[in-house]
Amino acid sequence: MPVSDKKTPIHQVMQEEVETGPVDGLILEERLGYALRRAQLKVFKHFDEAMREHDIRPAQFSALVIIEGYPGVTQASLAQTLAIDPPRVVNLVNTLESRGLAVRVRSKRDRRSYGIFLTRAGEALVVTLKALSEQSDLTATQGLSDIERRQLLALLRRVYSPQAPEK
Amino acid sequence: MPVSDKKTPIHQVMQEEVETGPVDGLILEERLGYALRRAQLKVFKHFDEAMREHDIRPAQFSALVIIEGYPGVTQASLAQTLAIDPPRVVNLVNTLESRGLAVRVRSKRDRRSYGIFLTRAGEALVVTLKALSEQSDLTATQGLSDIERRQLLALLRRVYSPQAPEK
DNA sequence: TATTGTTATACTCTATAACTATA
DNA sequence: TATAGTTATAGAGTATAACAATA
Repeated sequence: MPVSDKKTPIHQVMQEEVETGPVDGLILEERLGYALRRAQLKVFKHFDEAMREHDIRPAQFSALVIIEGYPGVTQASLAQTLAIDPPRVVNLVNTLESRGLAVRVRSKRDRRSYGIFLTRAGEALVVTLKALSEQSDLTATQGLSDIERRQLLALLRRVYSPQAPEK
Repeated sequence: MPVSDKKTPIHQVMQEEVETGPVDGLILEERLGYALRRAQLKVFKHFDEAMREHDIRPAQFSALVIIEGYPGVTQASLAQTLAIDPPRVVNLVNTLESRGLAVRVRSKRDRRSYGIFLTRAGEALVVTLKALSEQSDLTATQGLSDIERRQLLALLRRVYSPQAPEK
């Protein structure tokens, strides 16, 4: 594609003169989206390693923890808490159910909805997974002190739920 | 809360008794991956809105900013900085080139590689986009003070590049 | 009429292997 | 042989519309 060459045809500019090495001190690092993505990539990489043995994906882990904390939670509520759409929850719960970690129980009150419960196997697994993920977070952020790690968590919380108390 | 108590088959437990409302105070909120994902979802949503008019995706924006800062950057270097794989860079640059925002210039030194440069249109656009994204970050984090916003950015940087100076 | 869960579908993002052309 | 870029492909993740059963 011919460059718009109002004055200096870009083709003639620097060819030999440019140093193209590792890039830092970038303006991009001032952008929140970039920083969040890079940090998440790292934290998720550690998480994946920690969960590999149990073949658990991030969304599956989150679902297990929520179900543990709120036995009988509905799929709609699960979708809201995970910030995913109902169709994904169906797949998610299908997987957990087929692996014997959770069960759907039809609600007597509202027979359209299900309550989701952990099985014994699910309860046992989630205990293990929580410990693993906690350790994974620590190793992923070993450059931070405990205080800094809590600061980071608090700031992130205030980004995604603005009215949350600082705690 | 009548959680499965050692003996009772989970199916028989609570059916009517469970309150399934909005969920907070969750253990999940202590997990870095969850917090990062939620924060990123929010920041990216604002970013998407800000860029909608220009039909620019996050990776495209990042690429434009990098090319602006490092004219003649190679695709391999771009891949490394964006933390994406070389095949994605091909598509990325194809899009930018077809939209007249950037051009590939074959390197004389190493004729396997290209230097990527912004066109005039690309240079003009990236100035606009940087201002928009800066504003987008501010509105996405309006619950934070300037100091807190910089703290967050600094902490994130130290997560994804552990040896970086605190600045 | 509205809501819960479901199916189907498509689109983006991401990862991998294999190819080409240069070095 | 090694590297830069490319092609092809497949798998996640995500979003949307439309449907069935129930309220």
